[in-house]
Amino acid sequence: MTHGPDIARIAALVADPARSAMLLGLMDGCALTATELASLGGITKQTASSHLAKLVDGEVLSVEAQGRHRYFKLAGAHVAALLEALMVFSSDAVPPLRTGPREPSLRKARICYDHLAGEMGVALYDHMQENAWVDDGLALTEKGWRHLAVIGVTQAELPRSNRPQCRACLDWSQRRHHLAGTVGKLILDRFFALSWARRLPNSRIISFSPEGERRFGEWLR
Amino acid sequence: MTHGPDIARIAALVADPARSAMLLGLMDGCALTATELASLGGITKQTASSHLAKLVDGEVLSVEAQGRHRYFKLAGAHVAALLEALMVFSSDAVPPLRTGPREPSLRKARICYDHLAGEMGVALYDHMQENAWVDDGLALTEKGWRHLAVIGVTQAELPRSNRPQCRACLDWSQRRHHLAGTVGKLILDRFFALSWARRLPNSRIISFSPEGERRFGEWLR
DNA sequence: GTCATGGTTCGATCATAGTCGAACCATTCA
DNA sequence: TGAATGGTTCGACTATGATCGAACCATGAC
Repeated sequence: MTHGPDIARIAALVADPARSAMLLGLMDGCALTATELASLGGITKQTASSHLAKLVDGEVLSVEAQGRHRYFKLAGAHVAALLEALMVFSSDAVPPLRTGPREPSLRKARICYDHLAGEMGVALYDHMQENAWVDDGLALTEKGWRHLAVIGVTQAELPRSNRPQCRACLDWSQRRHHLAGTVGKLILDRFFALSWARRLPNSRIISFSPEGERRFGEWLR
Repeated sequence: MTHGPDIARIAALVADPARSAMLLGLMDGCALTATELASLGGITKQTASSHLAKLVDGEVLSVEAQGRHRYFKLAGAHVAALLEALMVFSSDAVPPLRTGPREPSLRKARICYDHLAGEMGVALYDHMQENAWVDDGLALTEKGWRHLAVIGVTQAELPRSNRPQCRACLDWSQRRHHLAGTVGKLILDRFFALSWARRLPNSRIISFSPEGERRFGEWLR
């Protein structure tokens, strides 16, 4: 009778199977595109578009347009907290989601959309910050470009887009940031081109060769 | 795509306005009957019955049948946690619910269904336990009946029902137990009959007269 | 410019589920 | 015993909203 907080409105946003699947897919804090989320929810992109509009309108998700992509992510920690409060009820699948991937190789290095995630991705991000390859605004410094040139990544390669050069992406297994953005993508592309690493089929695992891992370590010295 | 925890199922249970209103009404930990909850949700008792069945089936509520009444309450602390996680989203009404009633008179003494709640209700309950008016099973002792007789409550008055004589009810403002059950009702009735207290119109407040409060204190001596 | 791709809008369809009236069952009280 | 009250079941109605096909818009690549 008395109008309390409108918790039904938010609950309804989570109550749809497709939407909840998308939300669970974003629990790692990463931002995904609309089509990726559509496949997560097992629905067409039209339907996903409608769902995502609702979630953004309800301030459950936040969206960032970059080029022709739109990256969706959880609107904040309170959303993750809500999802966790809901997960308590399903006795089965309680633990695995926030503890990160089980397979060690996934923890070590995997692809996150188009850039490097996992321990090695976090190491790269940390190194770039600590050694002033990027400034406080995550823009590449003179010094940063010099070091990137060592493996063959040049400023000329940057597509003329307004997608940011560097972006921080929360790492699922590490719960720390790794490097995303166009530079993140370029670097990973170089790793592949230099045969330092390759993708395993049907998996997000990125497998570094012993030689590649050694060179990676040297590059960061 | 991958079947994670079925959070949509639980969310859907909260997603209905009538159901969420009922759940919010139970946030105080008290157990309410189906008809009370129906009025809380602003719906008929048939509809409420259907809603409540779903909530119990989903293990969001637990139910206890007593006579011709069925008392519903939250299934546990995890349910309250979920509701609170949802309330975070509604910027307006964040704080008041779990902090208890704002008006001091409501905190002091109010009616909870048919018995005394608030500070004085908790004091009564504590006193009865500490002074062995009731045993561990909350059944009245010889000594308890003697003291009740002082204010005119006699065993003969007890209706021959299987509603328990004494029941513990979690107090909203105090977050401790107060006395419910038939004896709780009988005692409050006596307070009214003795003019120790009266109900304020259109409110749950129970107003004790100075004389009544004094007598109440003496009775517990 | 053309083409491909990511996303949105619109409209029609369809299923789910909330709602209440009416009848019914169960318990309590007189 | 009958009357009153608390609660459930059943059936019919209705509204909401999820879904997808088709068309459309915007961006980026060539």
